[in-house]
Parts: sequence; structure tokens; C-alpha cells
Amino acid sequence: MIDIHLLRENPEMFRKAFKARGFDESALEDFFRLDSQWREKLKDLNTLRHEKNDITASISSLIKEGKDVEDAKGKVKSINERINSLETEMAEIENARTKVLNIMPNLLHESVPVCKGDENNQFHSFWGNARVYSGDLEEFKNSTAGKGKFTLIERKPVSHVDLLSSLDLADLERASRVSGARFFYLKNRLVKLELALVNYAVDFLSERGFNVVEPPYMLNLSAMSGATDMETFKDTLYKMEGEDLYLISTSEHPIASMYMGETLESSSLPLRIAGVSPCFRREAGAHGKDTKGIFRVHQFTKIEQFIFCHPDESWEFLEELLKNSEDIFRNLEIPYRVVNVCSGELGNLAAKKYDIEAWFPAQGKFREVVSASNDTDYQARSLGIKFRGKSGNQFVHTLNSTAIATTRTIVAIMENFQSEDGKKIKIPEVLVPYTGFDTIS
RNA sequence: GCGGGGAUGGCCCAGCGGUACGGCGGCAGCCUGCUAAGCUGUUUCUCGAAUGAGAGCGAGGGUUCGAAUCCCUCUCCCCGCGCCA
Repeated sequence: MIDIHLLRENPEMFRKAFKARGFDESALEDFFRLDSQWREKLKDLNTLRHEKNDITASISSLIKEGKDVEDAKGKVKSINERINSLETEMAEIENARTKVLNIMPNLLHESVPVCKGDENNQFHSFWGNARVYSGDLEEFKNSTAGKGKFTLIERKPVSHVDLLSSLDLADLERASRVSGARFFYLKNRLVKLELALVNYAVDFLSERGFNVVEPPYMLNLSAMSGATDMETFKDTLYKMEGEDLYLISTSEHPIASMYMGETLESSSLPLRIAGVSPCFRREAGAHGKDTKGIFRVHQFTKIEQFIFCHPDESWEFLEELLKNSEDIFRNLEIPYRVVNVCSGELGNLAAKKYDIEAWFPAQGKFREVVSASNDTDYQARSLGIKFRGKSGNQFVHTLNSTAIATTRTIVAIMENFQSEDGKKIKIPEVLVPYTGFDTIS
């Protein structure tokens, strides 16, 4: 949630962010109309409550003096009626105001490119030496502003979907029978590869000062809507029938809400937390995209980085999160580019977001494997997470970034580490101590 | 699931129908010729330019002129019993 006081004082700042994100600016007018109504009624309400408190206090002393209090009681009764109706009116106005406020997006960092469409995300950097099939060279060069290093290959690598069945690494058909499309049974060495990725990421982040957490896989509505923007996420989340519980779509949400309603000591900041959990996503509205294989699925495991920090430090921490994720992909030897996500494609919470997109030689494209965001105080305000500062309590800043999403990283390994004949997959060196084998064939 | 006990400010804890006591910690200041002790103030949210006012005792209802306090429903925690990987 945005800062209501800041909004009242600097509406133009928010109007600018609305425009850049392609939001309907009428929400601002709605807000100011409702807010001034609300404030006016609050004044009346407080006056009435004051009167009431005075009379109630006087009743106490009247009783002690043995005087009649019926008259005073009557007055309070009529004041109570007015208070009640005012409160009802105010609750309605406040609900409407909160609704408007909840859909309002965060302000933007000045470095965020203003435009719409993923294709307009700003190229930031490239790392690696990509294996590029001649037919994909154009796409590769365009995607890297000509700065991408590459080695041309004669044959396009086999798709991960074909490898899954030819090497007996997953059973998608039976999964679809028992659970539906976009589910999978992972099999054999791919299971170990997934566990290796998890363990590798956990060790990596532990070394970089993160505390590891396995969070609850379900959250109640209050925590979930504090941690995310339910308006956008309602199509993503699975709801448990008959329970006030939602399956998490990322461990970002249970980690963010871990400190819901708390005021932290400033000496405890920054809090670096790494979460390991499955992620459940309905992927509604993704029909027709990546329908085969395990690239886009309803359930996958993810290791997530999360930071609670002092507001002055969050921009440095965004770079730290990006660096951690980049280092992981460098260590895995997967070529990637980093993009600065443009204003029109940012989520409501993020003030800035970097995506790491790995090169997928069989698809001939860069695809998102990591998202690193600074949500500034937006998420912390919705969740009520503060710290005790020198000049009073303030909201912390929160940041999150993927470390490894297993399924996509597995696909990236299958495409980038495939032998020429498409019959073997080499295991990235850093993972071998975790897998116990160096090839899948 | 059953019975019993609980939930009060960052933390600990008192109050159990008349408007939240005290301690610890944090912050600010004072004092002391030394980072110790002591003293004073402050410590949540909302509205207001401000003196100020209002709200707030796990959540939501109810009774009452007045509820942290009494009643009802719910959530969570602790202790026992039961069940269970």
C-alpha cells in the first residue's frame, strides 16, 4: 500500500507514476473525493465522542453526589445514535477508500524505463558464451544489443520436452491424468538434480549471510493480501476449499508476512532470509504458452532471497540480490542477460525490477529465470512491518529475488548442457558434489 | 477432538465495571572531571497548522450512561487427556 500522507501532500508524484505504468488516473480523483469526505466525518465523529466522554465522566461524579443521572443518560443515548450512524457511513467510505488505495501502484525509481511491453525492457548486461543456432542469431543479437558473446552451433539442441521422455526423466502424461495439464512426475536423476539445485542454493545463500527458512505453504487471507496485491494474484492463487487458506505462489509471501504487525529493533536490520518452498500457481490466462514440458507448471520448487532493511539502504540491497542471483547462474555456467523491467510491466508492489533471462538454445530465446524487486515500503506498509528509528517508527523496505526456480533452471541446464547428439546432459561442475554424478544419459 | 489456563504498548507484568500501574529496553536531555550509577522527560495509531481531540488491552459482536474488566462467537498460545507421521 502506498503512503496515504505522501499521497495527500504530493498527488503529482503519484500521477506521474500512474501515467508511466499505464494506470487509470481516475483512481486518484476517487481517492481524494472519498478521503475528504472521510476526514470531514471523522471531525464530527470525534466531536460527538468528546461530548459523550464528558457526560459519561460527569455521571460518575453525579452518582457519588447522589444526584439524578437519568437526564444525562438520555443525552448519551441520543449521542450514541448519531455516533452509530456516523460510524456506519464512515466505514463505507473507508472501505471504498481502502479499495482504491489497494490497487494504487508503488512509485517508480528514476532509473526505470518508461514504456509498455516486455520487448521494451531495457537491456542491462550479458554474461557467458551462448550456444546459438544460426537461425536464432538475429534474435540473439537483438536481445543483447550486440554485446552477447556466442558460439555458433550447427544443430539446434533437442527440446527439453523430448529429452524428458527419451531419457526417462519425467512422466507428463500420467501426471496430466491424475492432476491435469502442467503437472509432472519428475523421475530418476532429474529428481537428484532438483535436490542438488536446492542444496546448492541453500549453501550459497547461507555463505552470503542469509538465514534459511522453510515457510508454511499456505497463508490466510490477511497475510496473503498484506504480502501481495490480491487484485493481480487472485488468478494465480489456489484457495483451499472451506478454509481461510491459500497455497503460496512463492515463499516471498510467507517470508514477508513472517513479521506482519511487528516493530523491529533497528539493530536487527538488515534481515536476510532465504526461503525454500514449493510454489503453486494456477497460471490462469497462460493458455497456449509453453504448454509442453516443465517450463511453465502449476507447481515448482524455488529458493528465494528476501531482505528487510532500512529505507536508506534498499537500493544497494537490490544490487546485492541481483549480484547473488547472477553469481549463481555464472557458477552454473548458464549464459544470461539482465534487463531493467520497464514501467508498464512492473507489478504494483515493485519500484524497480531486474529480470535475469537465461539463454535457452533450443528455444532460441532468452527466458525469465530470476526476478529481483525492490518493493520499498509498499509491502511493509500493507503488512505493518516497522522498525524503531531515531525519529520514531518507520516502515522497513522489503526486497525479494529468485535465487533458483528449479524447473526453469533444470530446463536451462538441459538445453545448455546437452551433448551434440542430444543424448546426454552434462551436470554443471558446481552441482556435481551435490548430485554425485556428472552426466545424465 | 475433550477438559483446564491464557492473550494488555518493543519486551515483562498489574488492573478484573468509572476511562491502562509498574519494571526493563529504546530515544532525548540533565548531572557526574572517565563508555558506570543516578535524575527528568519521552516511547502506538488517526484527525488537526497548533493548544488539542479521538481511538487502542488477540479479532468480531452484545449488555451498560460508561467495558481491558461482564456475556456470546471466533483465532492463536500453554498444560493435561485422546489421536497421529
